[in-house]
Amino acid sequence: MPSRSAPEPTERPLSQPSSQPLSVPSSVPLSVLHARVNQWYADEGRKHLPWREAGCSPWGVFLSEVMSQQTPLARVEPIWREWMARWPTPGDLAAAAPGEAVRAWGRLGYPRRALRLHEAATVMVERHDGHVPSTPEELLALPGVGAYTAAAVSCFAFGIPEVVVDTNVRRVLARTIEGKAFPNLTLNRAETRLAADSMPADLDDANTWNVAVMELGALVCVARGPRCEECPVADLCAWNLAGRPAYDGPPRRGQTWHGTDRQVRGELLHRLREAHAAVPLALLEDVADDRTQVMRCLDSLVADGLVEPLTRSRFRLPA
DNA sequence: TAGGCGTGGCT
DNA sequence: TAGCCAAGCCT
Repeated sequence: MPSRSAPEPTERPLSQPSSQPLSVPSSVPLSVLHARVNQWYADEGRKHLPWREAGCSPWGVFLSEVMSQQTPLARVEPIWREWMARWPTPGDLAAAAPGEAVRAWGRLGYPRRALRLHEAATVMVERHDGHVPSTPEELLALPGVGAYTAAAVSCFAFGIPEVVVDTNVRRVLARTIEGKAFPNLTLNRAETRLAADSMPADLDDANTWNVAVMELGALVCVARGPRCEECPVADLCAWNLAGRPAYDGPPRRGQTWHGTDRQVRGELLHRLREAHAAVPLALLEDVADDRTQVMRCLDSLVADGLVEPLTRSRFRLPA
């Protein structure tokens, strides 16, 4: 268990101020930025989302964060409601078969997340008395939980103002403070420190800021076609003031799809989800023309624990 | 650290 | 239309 007495300075800006100079230029009026963004959230934020309601459990918040990884919230909400009705606590999910989690995941994408949620629920039962842990260190130890999710759950479920850095936060800070259209390809230390130094010092303000700046990035400061005319901080945004210069960094990584293993894996899993009994290999082989690719993908699904081979020619979701 | 990993809406 | 993009994580 790592000690909390010697945290990385860049990760604990509120309790462990950095000795380095502030990474935010002194020309940026942070207090105005905080006040405007937080007020905008109070006025325009999507408060109807069920995991933002006051009575939502930490488990509900945890579920929402994992489901939202690389996934639009509109597609998350119906699945989240189904899961919360069926498995209202970590213990309920842990008691179910992992294959049922994969089936209930439906077409949310990245189905290994369903498996990891099931594993995380099991760890919560075994090590945390059936509860969602509250500290970033404990959360980070759970499968499927990285720096973003650990910070988000600590903040949104427990009111601990960790530095929450997701794609929305990165884009808003790149524009408002750095004057760039997009952040770097990968999150680095300097950018994490910028996010930390950008946070309000007040605890309540910091907690609101975390969700508010994310929401601003999701609704207004969007990747393509930003709605600067609706932005509460357009008049002090470095990128807007510079005339919104185009992105000039290294080429952004594209995601290929057609003909990839990802597509074949997705189709295989789709067929296995639809069937409620073991499926013969013969009914899976035609998901792609290349049989070698199909077998490779089936093998990888088995290796991932997403598919269980009953025999060499019959497959199902893991029991 | 770069690349693999689903799915579907939007421009 | 064909990419681009989305509350990232893991190896």
